[in-house]
Amino acid sequence: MRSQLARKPANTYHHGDLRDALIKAALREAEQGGAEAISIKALAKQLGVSQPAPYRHFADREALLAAVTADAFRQLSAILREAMARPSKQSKLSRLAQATLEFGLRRNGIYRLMFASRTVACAAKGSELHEATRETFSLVIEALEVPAVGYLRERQALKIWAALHGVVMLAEQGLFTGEAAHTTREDLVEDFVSETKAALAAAIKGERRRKATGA
Amino acid sequence: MRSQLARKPANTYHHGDLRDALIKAALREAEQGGAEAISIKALAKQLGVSQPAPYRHFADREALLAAVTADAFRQLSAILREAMARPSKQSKLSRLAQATLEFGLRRNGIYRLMFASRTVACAAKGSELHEATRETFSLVIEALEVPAVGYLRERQALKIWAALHGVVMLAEQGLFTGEAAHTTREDLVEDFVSETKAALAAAIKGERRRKATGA
DNA sequence: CGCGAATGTAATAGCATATAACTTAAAGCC
DNA sequence: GGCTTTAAGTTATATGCTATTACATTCGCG
Repeated sequence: MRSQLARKPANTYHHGDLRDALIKAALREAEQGGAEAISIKALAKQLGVSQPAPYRHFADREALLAAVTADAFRQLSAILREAMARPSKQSKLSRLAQATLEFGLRRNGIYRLMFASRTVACAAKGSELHEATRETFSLVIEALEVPAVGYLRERQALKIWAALHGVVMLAEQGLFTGEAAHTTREDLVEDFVSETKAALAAAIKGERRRKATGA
Repeated sequence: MRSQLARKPANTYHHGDLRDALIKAALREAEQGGAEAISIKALAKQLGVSQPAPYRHFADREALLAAVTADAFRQLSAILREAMARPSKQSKLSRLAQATLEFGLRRNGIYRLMFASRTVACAAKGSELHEATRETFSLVIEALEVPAVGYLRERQALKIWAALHGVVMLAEQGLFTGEAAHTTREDLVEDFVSETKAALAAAIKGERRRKATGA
């Protein structure tokens, strides 16, 4: 088991850990150019193996993309977890939101792989990728910092998660650079965070009242 | 000038309106599979011309994609305009929002071309595509149905626009089909619409008060 | 009518995905 | 330890796409 990013030494026959090396290298390629920047042929060359070698580990390009995307989701989960754990004056939700925004902008190629491609939609229910996406989303729910209150929590999580991705998308489109430049992406995200908190608070209050007065 | 979708008759040399035919055909291809489904070679074959013929009208694939995307934005603009003009009990903003959602889901391949690719981000400032995107966004501002109130209007437009795209994205990822199935996409969109209206109303009220009391 | 510009074609180079048939070495078994 | 099985890698090749070059045809305009 050799280093993941390592090129295969010239005299050896087996790479040692080609599967993982492919994923890591692909992730690096996708950082800038997204899925389109991932070329099996180029990766093979980079890692010092023949072009068909990757097909021993992935049925086709789609399969590689799925594995790469799953890895990306796990990375995002780790980043979000770290952001939420970090001591701060800000709320967990705010930290998660800003971290997501930063990830979406700084690593936009990977971000598009994760949220703007068909790969996730095509992932089967029990697949590695599907699990990875659901785990990331569960962190959003966790960040709300409220106990289970019916389906309300999930709804708010969906809302803030959707809003965040919308902001990343528009930012990448350049919609914040025109006449709207005075509104920063961070401001918008913070707006959404506040609204989510307000909605949650209101809902919980309503819930309590309902319990106190009614049955 | 012949029909846009027409195949070139076998005996003729010139197609007649290849540029437009290419865009329309590409749009049809992209409807399902997004940008990846657009193949210059396949389009040429479909329209009965040689493979290099399209290059007379588009410098490269990117240029074709840009033209197709611009056309798609104009189509969306027309759809939104129509939705806003339609008499209804719902507000303009609500109709625009639901129409956007429907477009994003029903014609998802095209939608991804418009909002989830690098094409728009790479569009030069005066380009056809850039103009088309800005015009679409101006409809969002219009849908708010408030007079100019500083930058507030644009901010709210950005927010609802971002939120909408986030909902489409998550819906396409299948996030509404798991435990969150009881929250429909339409509900979420309506939530965002209400919040936008509330925020606008509050802001305008604040604005008035500021004018009345202060200078 | 004739000429130039626009548009289309044939031929070809280059790159990417993917498969088939063959080779090497690692792992397991008695 | 030698034998076999299998995982992992190689060479050769088919197919499909983008893009360019050089050549052919037609349109439109003076």
